[in-house]
Amino acid sequence: MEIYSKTVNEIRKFNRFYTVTMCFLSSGYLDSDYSIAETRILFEINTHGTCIQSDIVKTLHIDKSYLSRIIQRFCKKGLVEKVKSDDDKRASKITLTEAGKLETTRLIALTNEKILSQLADLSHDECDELCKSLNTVISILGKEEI
Amino acid sequence: MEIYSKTVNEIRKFNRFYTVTMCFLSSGYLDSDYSIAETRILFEINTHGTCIQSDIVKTLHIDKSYLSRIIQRFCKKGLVEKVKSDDDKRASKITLTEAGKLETTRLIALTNEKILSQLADLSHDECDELCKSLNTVISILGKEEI
DNA sequence: AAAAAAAGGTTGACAAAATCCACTAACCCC
DNA sequence: GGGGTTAGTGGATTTTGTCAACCTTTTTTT
Repeated sequence: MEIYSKTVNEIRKFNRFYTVTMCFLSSGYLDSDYSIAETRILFEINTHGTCIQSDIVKTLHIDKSYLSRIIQRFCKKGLVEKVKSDDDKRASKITLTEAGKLETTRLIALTNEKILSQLADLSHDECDELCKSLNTVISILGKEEI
Repeated sequence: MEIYSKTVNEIRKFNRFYTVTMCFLSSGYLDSDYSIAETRILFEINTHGTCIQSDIVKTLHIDKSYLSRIIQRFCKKGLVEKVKSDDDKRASKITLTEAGKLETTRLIALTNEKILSQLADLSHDECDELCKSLNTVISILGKEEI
C-alpha cells in the first residue's frame, strides 16, 4: 500500500513541475491566437482525417457545447468544413479545409519551435533517455484507459 | 539535429496523452471549488510557509494582477493572512491561516484520492518504474531552468 | 542626493474560456 | 411506436485570464 501513496506523491510532484515548465498553467501557452483546447481540437481533426464532434468530445473530455462553438468559429474562419453525415442525420462529418490544414501545420511548427528551445542544451543521450521515460509513463498510465 | 525533432515529437505526444489523462484540459480537474491555479497557489504558500506574492508569480508564472485577486479572495474566505512586510514596505507577507492549512490538506487529499484511483491495477514494479521515469523527466528537463 | 528605473501590488476594464441547462432531432431497440 | 439515449445547438452566466494604468517603495544611476 505504501508504494501507491509514494507513487501518488511522485505524480503530484511531477505535475507541479511539468505544468509550469510546459506553461499549461495559464500565461502564454503559445503566442498564437489559439488556446490549448483549440490547438488540440485542430490537431485531433487533422489526425482523425474525418470525424464527428462527439468523437472529439470523447477523446478530449471537453464540454460538447463548448466544442460546438469552437467548431462554429473554425467554420467561419474557413478552417473546418461540416457535412451532414449520411449514416447518422444528427451528426456532421467535420474535416479540415486546405486552409485549416495549413494553419494546423503552422501551429504544430510553432509548438515544435517552442519545445525545441527548451531542449537547448540537452545531450544526445539525455534526449534518448527523456524519450524513453516519457514513453514508459505513457505505457504504464495508458494501460488504465478503458 | 534529427534527435531533437524526434524528442520534440515525443514530448508533444506525451503532452497530448498527459493533459487528457490528468484532466488538465478543462472539464472537472477536481470536483472541488478550486481551479488548478488556485490549488497550486494554496500549495505553494503551504510549502513556502511564508512568502510574498511576487515569489508565487515567479515560481508559477502567472499574472500578478490575477494572483492579487485570488489572494484577496482567499483572504476574504479566511484562508490566507496578509501582513505588511517590514523589510519592504511595498510587499506583504502572506501565510495560510489554520483554516487555510486545513483546506489545503483537504485539497491535497482529494487530489491524492483521484490520482490513486487512476493507479488502480498497477503492479508494484510498474509503480516503481513510473516513479523512476517521472523523476528522470524532471531531472532532464529541469536542468534547463535558469 | 536627486533623478530615473525597476519592483511589489492593486484596480479597472475587458476578453476569452468554460460550464450548465434546456431543447430539437434523430436513432436504437424491445 | 413509445421510452431511453446520443448528436448537436443556443441561451445565459460564471470563471479565468490578460492588459494597461497607476501608486508606492526600493534600487540604481549619475
